[in-house]
Amino acid sequence: MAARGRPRTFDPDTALRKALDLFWERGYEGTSLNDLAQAMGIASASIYACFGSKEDLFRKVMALYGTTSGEPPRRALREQPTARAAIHAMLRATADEITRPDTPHGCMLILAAPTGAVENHAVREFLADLRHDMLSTIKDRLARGVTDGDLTAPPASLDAIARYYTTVVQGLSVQARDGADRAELEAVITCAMAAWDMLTSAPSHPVS
Amino acid sequence: MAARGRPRTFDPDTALRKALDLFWERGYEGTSLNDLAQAMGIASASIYACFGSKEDLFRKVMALYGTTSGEPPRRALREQPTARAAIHAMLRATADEITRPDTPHGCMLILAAPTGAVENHAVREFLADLRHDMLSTIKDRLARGVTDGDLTAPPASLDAIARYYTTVVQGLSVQARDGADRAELEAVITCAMAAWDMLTSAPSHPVS
DNA sequence: GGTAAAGTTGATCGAACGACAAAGAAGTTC
DNA sequence: GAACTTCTTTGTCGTTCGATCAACTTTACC
Repeated sequence: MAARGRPRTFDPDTALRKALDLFWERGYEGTSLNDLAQAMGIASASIYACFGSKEDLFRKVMALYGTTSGEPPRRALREQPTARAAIHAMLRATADEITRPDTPHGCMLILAAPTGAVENHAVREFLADLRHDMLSTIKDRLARGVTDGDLTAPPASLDAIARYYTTVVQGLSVQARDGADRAELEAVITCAMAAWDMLTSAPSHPVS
Repeated sequence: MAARGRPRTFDPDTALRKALDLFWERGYEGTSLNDLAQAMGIASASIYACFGSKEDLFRKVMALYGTTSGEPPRRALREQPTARAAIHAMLRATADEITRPDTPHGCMLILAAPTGAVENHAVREFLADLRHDMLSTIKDRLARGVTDGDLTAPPASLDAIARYYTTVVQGLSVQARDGADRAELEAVITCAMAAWDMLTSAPSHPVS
């Protein structure tokens, strides 16, 4: 780490956090470099020098997002003892994160760029891949439940259940962005969990 | 309808349909007037003369969307004999519409502008209002089920159930945009409907 | 202190944005 | 066919987009 030359006067992590809040609120295309430069307190040229292009900056922002807002739901999946508790805790942790008073509502992964101009196709695909990872993570957790013995669903339906709870998470984000509060999301989660026993203990109701 | 003057050489309905497909695919901000003019086969000045501003055009497009793609799910809610059948048919009609091979995947109402630049706030609020109408329509259908006698849920939980199925619809749109096919959405719908009996016939499981 | 390295500033690039004005073209009514 | 109305084309308005360059400043190393 050669410390030659003039050190930068701003803290990259702090600036990245400011960029995160802006991208979260307005989405990828809705946030201009002028907006970013103003919020980060530096000139656009400094953004390019430190972070690369707008797309590079966005990818770094998403990495920060994953290690901050994305961590509680992932930890819930990881640490809860049973698959059912893991899914339930993951949904509640998600609801917590997407209705915090100090950040924009809704999940950035879902809201930042579901559609957009053709020239930003790479960004959309990047986010779509991350969403697919979410599905895989949930699926893996269900499979672990089968291994651990706390879940006895037929393997064929694990895909369906995983996709179902992924769908709920994604729907919750739209709800949060539209103004639903934490209690309303909790009620939705209760409904979503009501399906669990039906899906995992009633062989007379095949799901796929 | 005075037919004075030169009649226009393009069909507004056909042009509106072209605009719909483009807005659907790329979202509001992701679609430029150049894109629209090219797809509609007319100059941008003709767009302004016939439809007003870009925002006016988008609102007209959304009206067309509501009477075309939005109609099957609404009709399902209206015409099915019981609340349960209505919700189930609505979900399936939605899945049909958002995975059609001849249109973009996912619901335009949800994907076109969940986030965006501050200057397009009015458009986002316009769409948010339409999404709220979706919730209200579902809630009304559940209330009708209570009136008709085919649904015995306590009134307090009707809000939660309506919001739950609204959440599922919105999640399905993200799934469809991410490439999930009709069969995968059907599996999700089966999971979502598995919660129904739990929510409407088990007073030991309050949902709100 | 001299010099090299890195950061910041301010100006500016070409392109695209939404929007509109003017003028010509094409039709209808009298 | 004359007068009038409306549409379409062409061009361009001012702005903003993402991105970059040259000049200046500030620091570290020798």
